[in-house]
Amino acid sequence: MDLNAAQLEAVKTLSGPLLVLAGAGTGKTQVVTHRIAELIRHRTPPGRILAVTFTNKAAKEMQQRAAARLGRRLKEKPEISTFHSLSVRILRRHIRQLGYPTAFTIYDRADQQSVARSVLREIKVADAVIRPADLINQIGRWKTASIRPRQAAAIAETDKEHLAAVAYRRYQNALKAVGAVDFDDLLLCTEELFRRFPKIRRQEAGRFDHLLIDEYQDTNGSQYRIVKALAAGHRNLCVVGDDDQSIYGWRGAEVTHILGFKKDWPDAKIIRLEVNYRSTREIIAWANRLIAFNKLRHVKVLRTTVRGEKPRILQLQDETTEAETVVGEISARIRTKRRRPRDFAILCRTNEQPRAFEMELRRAKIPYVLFGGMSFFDRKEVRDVLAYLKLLANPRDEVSLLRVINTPPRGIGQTTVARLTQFAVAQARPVWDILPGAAKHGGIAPAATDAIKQFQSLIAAYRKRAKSEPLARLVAELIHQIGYRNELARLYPNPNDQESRWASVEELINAVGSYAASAQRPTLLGFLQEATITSRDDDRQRESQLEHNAVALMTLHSAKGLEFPEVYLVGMEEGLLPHKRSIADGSDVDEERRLCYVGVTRAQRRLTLTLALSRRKWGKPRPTQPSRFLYEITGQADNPNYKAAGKPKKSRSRKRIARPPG
DNA sequence: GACTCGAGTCCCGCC
DNA sequence: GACTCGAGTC
Repeated sequence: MDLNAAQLEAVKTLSGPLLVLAGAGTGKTQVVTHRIAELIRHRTPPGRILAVTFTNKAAKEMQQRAAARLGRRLKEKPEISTFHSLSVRILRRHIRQLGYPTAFTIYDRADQQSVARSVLREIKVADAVIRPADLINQIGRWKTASIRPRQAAAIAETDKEHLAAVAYRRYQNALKAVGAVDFDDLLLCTEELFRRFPKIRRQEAGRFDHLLIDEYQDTNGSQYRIVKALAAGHRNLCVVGDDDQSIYGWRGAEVTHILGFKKDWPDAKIIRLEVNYRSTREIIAWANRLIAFNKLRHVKVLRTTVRGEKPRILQLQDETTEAETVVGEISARIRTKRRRPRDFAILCRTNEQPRAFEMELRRAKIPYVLFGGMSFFDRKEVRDVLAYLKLLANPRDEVSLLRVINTPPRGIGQTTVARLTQFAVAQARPVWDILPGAAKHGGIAPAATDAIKQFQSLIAAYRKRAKSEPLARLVAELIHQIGYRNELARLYPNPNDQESRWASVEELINAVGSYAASAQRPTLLGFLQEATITSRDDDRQRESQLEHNAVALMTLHSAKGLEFPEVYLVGMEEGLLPHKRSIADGSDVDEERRLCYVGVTRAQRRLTLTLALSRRKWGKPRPTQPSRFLYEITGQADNPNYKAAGKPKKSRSRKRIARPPG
């Protein structure tokens, strides 16, 4: 594709701060890859270029595109990664400065949950008062705002906030005690490292001469400060993003970062990309009309030339009819319009919605791939094996220890485990450390004592071997020795279940193998760190399926950055989109509107919005209201932003989408 | 103390 | 519909 004037300017502006405000489908990715190529053509050593993307998938894609543009001649590659993998790499070098062991474990959401649960139990807070998931979200918000436990306690107002602050302190201590960091800590620690040790900041920043940040609208506080710290010296910072697509406010992303870029970098050049190469005029018209309802934004109006059919709104009876209708249409269009399954996407607001569509797709025998939801690394059997590996890498990892100490059952029952944790808490030592002397503490049956001894020497033996032996073989042997296959057989009498579970275990062993083959200095911990930060979107199986040919079934959040010829945006109802939690929280309907905007702008040729007049919720069918966005997008609602500017009023009629009588 | 039973609550999104 | 929690029962 030839670049237009604006794109060309963005590619050729090689020094100084630059903000590229790129609307949806305006060739943002091309600009970034062309720019990397241009920098290298102007004799920037590739290794001195750092590009940061939002997901690992995006990073991988950009790596491929950059490689394609540059040819394979380069010895060095530009560094293209996410904030999280960048942080892991920095922390591997310096985390000791912050009082952590160099061998740090990364806790994912499930690990966080179990820490949160035990913390809440310790301070005797019932689930009804603070749910573990809510506590984690709250801690996450504090962390991305750089608020430490002590400050959290100081600013807490309600009883609930005070409790959460207490839990936060204990949670953080628990993590630190076992040498674990969570996702937010990765960024927070990096930020802290740069703040407290200017020499380290200079050293890390000095590794690059050019910094590119993609999806800048979704940077949170920590990321924002890391970017500043890395770019302060050379000032060659290019950020690319679209404030209209900022959809991660709930995890600390702030649109103000992109809106206020010029304030941080007064000499910044701003380039707008507004020519859309993706969608038809009709789709863009709807997108423009919808997003104009948001108040706080850089005004952009997407332009495009391709004409197509008008987007449609389908009102269906309930969620089953919705799924039947959508899948029926897809099926018909594959037969009669020579479309392929991969040309379609069904986009949902929540992870629960796809269920009905999955059933229909299966019935219609249309291949599909479900994104989000349960990932490979969420499966019980995978988590079990991973917990063993985590324990080998770091025996103080309490969450993993407690998970595997009696999996498969080896005679260390609940009572014994409870006693062990009591001893450990009483002595303020990790459970692992008190295992050898467990017998002395009394209250533990002789049989259990033996089992503990055996378990302990098993882990110790493999721990030793992990330092020298090939990892994949070691893991396979460990799984064999603990009799995990028999355990699966015991738990899942159905041979199909058994087979598929065992297949995941084997896939995990393969993953260890391919990691060991590709890493420079493979270690168990390295594998685990990588697996944790790439688990969600690095699912090779899904990728290949999609490439192969399947309907994409996913949430709006995971659809960011993707495009499809035909898009079904389903569940256009009040409470779902906008989601009821965002309505209840007050202000954040604008983010829901951006989410809807992201969905609409994924469509290249054909867009269908659907709503169900009744939807089953918690077992019972309940009547629904059409989403306010439907009125806005079709011009049936007043836009207060236009009214202020004296634009003509739109029709106020709501009849076109109103519920039919009866 | 173990049990049943009904009421009340619940899962939004993810690197 | 699935789960938890507390009151009530044995």
